[in-house]
Amino acid sequence: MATGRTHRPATRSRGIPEATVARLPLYLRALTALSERSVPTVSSEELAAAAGVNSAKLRKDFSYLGSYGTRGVGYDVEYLVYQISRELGLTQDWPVVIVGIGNLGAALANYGGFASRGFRVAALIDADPAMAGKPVAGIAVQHTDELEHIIDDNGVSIGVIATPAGAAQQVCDRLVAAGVTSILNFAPTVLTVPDGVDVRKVDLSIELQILAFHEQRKAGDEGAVTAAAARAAVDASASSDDDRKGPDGDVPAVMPA
Amino acid sequence: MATGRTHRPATRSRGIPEATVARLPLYLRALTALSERSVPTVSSEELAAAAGVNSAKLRKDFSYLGSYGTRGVGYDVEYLVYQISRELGLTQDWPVVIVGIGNLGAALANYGGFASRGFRVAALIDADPAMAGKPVAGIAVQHTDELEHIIDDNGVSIGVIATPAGAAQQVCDRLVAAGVTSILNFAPTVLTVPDGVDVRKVDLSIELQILAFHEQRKAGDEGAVTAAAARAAVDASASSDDDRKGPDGDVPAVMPA
DNA sequence: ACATGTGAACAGATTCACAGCT
DNA sequence: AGCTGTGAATCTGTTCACATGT
Repeated sequence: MATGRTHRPATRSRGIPEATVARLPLYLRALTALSERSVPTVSSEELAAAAGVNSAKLRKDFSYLGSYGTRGVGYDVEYLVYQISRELGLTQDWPVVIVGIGNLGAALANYGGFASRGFRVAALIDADPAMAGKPVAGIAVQHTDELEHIIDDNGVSIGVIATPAGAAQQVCDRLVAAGVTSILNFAPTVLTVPDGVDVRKVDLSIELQILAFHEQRKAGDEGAVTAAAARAAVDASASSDDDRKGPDGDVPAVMPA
Repeated sequence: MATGRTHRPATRSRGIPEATVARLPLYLRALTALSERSVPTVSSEELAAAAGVNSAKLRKDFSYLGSYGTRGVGYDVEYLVYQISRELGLTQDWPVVIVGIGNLGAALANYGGFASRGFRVAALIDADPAMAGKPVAGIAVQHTDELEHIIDDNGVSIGVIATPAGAAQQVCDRLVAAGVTSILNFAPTVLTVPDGVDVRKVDLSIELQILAFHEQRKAGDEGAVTAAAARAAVDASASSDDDRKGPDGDVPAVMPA
């Protein structure tokens, strides 16, 4: 599909690599913490440690944004917070709607990380008429019938889908038709959207499955591990290999022989 | 680099690329859906479409697992479900604990995608004494004091952290000390863990920030701008959001001394 | 005839290592 | 002296295109 229009997977305009974009929020979080502690400057080494990446990567990432550091000194925390915020588009207000106010939707509505970063929950929407009017996180839930209306009134361009899988595509279609161009999908389904609409997905069980994969590998190894791991190993008995570790993916070059 | 070629990876190939591992759950989900519809075989093309990837990538991914397809025909759905499940370690039972039973913890406890994939919620743990004994998703919440005990008794090696950021590292330390070797972290903090412990993290606001980044680009980009995007763009124009640091640049105003 | 499986080419991301500025 | 910023080298992942096998 999508013949004709320029293939634009995301990393075009100013050419900031996608991998870098994905780390900017991480840096921003670390910087915000430093800012709250009134730390005036940081070196790439310190900031990298706080963000859980290595310093070369961090410097390279920042180099795509511009030259915001001072050689021999480091980075000015406040200044960098501003630059990254601006780059991410967080200096403006983003009204978002959350569709599907079950456990997860409610958790998202209550999540403090949104409000503190320029995201404003414009509305909570649920298909259950019994939910309508009920306050969640201080906001009255509205019925799905109002969806188009809400999006239009609030100029919403970002939607969050927290419905059951079966309803997700339908909700997605309505969001898109109403003008939403970015969707964060928590439902375990592949959403089909027209060109120009961005979808990111978070699948909770996928993350666990990836952990299980690595966990399984660990099991084959020596017995100096903990009792719990040893117990788990009884069932696994499959492979033997090193493992990769590390917060966030460091990459020890391990090659099987 | 080791020896030149290592074809013939027999049954259990080592060194499955991380990117491939991350997609296996996706294939598994698509295959499970096909299986439920009693579809006997799929081509790489069909399965790739269902999983939202391209077929070359899928075939390459599967090639790391072994030769499970039939040329000229495709893949046997049931067989592939089994092979991927086994590779991911989902043919065994994984007891997990969820720590921090707030909105998110409760959502996770209720999440059906776990149970259906070999994950069993062994316990829900919260620091609030008032929560103790309260049933969530049919399981009585237990107090943090019991943590070590629970992990030991159930042979838990995977822990899920859904606590506030401030408590996460402490909980993490206790989990690790008690024998947990894989952690799924929902708290917006970088966790420090010893070697051999795997951490994956899910930060809800990070995903939104990445969407905002791309959304911001769309607004300036014109083309097929939707009504909503246009509206958002109006908002954005308050501060000129388009400047570049590139050639001959503008120079940002704020520079501290 | 047809779809898999895979070398080879390509693209993207990470790390190295050091030049260049403060 | 110290730390940033960045080309170059390396590593990882993706796509191409076709030989291979049923």
